[in-house]
Amino acid sequence: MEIVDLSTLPDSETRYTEFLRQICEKHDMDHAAYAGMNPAAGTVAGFVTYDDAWTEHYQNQGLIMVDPTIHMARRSIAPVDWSRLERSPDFQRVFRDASDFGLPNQGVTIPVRGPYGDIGLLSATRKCSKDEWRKLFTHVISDLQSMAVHIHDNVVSSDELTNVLYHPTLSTREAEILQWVAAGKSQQDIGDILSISHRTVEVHLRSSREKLSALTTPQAVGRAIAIGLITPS
Amino acid sequence: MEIVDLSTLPDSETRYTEFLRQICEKHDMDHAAYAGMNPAAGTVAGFVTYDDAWTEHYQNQGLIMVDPTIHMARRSIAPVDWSRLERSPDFQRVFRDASDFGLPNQGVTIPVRGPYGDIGLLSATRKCSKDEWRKLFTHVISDLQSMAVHIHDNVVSSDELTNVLYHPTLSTREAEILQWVAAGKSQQDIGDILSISHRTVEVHLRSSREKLSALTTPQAVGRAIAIGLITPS
DNA sequence: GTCAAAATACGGGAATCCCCCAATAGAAAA
DNA sequence: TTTTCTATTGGGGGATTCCCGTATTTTGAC
Repeated sequence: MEIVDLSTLPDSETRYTEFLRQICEKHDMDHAAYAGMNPAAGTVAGFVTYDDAWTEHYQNQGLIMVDPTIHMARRSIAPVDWSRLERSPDFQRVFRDASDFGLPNQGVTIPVRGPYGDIGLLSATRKCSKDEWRKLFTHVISDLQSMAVHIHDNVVSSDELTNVLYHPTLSTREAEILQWVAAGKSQQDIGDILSISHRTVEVHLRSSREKLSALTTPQAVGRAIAIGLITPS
Repeated sequence: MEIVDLSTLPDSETRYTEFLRQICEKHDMDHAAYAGMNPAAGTVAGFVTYDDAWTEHYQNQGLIMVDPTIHMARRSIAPVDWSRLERSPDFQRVFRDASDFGLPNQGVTIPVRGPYGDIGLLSATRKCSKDEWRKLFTHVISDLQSMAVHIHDNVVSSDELTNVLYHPTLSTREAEILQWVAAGKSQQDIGDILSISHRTVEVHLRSSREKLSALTTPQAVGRAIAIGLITPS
């Protein structure tokens, strides 16, 4: 059981879709889907093996806003088995629609998070009975988790837009000062700590804001944390 | 190959250590270690199968600050094979010490992140040749990833301190206003947007700071983002 | 080697935020 | 029903931040 190394494949959207198809074949799944988001960069990437009809319907109806699989997985550490969502009212909405399009009723969504606030969701589905699903699930879940990490790692690494926004490098002093701001210190405090004028502290903060394209210091702190330039405290 | 359900075991530190031992047995590893951190809450949890001698040395020497496995894994999405770190100067420092204590030289560290900025690192080590390690690695990595998710999920769920700090619930208005602050708006702007007085905006911000135990608004924004109450923008 | 750009440092003055206070109305909990 | 919590608005004044300008040092590119 070898893991396909995504980074060796030609760089394009199709390779990810192809990768999803391979997952389906390997694990007896009907469909697979990946969605990656980077809140800080505001980027979203998605690859699916679904028919275009369902994809369009899903987008047109804005089902992403109510899809309980996404809601749950975004807040979970462990994989989310869709059968645990059946009581959700939104579940009815989305899955009745999906059923109309002939889509499977059993599935799982696996969340994967990166260090910069980015999150990827890998879903795999299959039309079968609950018992069948349970067996299949326990059998393939750990490999699916591995695949989820693999695809998210590759998407994030190859996403040029993300990479650009990943590296608004702050100077040593700027990062240092922003870190103190995130720790709740005032400019005067920081000046005392670093033995420089609070005026100077403000200058570094200003250039930090500019580099992060932030209008205010709170926004700059939020972005810096989201992209890993500083840590919350 | 059944996954031990940690949540059914008695609640104590020993069950995690025992779980690590089971992982070692199952996958032919010499040692395993887990470290969980919650930057926002400032909590750290650790469980190891190492001897006390090494654990003490590690802490006394402050090796956690230079340990390249931790540095890398904290910034990685995928598992980090220690053999990829051999060129790091810090690697020499830590691994020479480890070798003196008779510890293995091959290993892997797997990062797992939760939705609230929390991160868990599961490491597994074995004394063997590079070739042996490579075989073992590819064979067990996906199950180890599964285990890493399992243990981190359980630690986070059962960590009462974390749970308390996980739920400084902001009211709708507070979260709404803090979100606008994170988006770079001034108090006056937000008042105009929400059609309320900028005084009111300031009151909500103050109570947000109190609930988050933050000294300043930038700190509050940082924490709110770190624990998932708002999203960066 | 020179020159431009960035990093670092400091100050004045205006704008903003933050803290103290008080007060009303509605909703939820006791 | 009473009490508590939330949401709302307001004033005054000190503290802080932010925008303007200037200057020295360091870095990097040609």
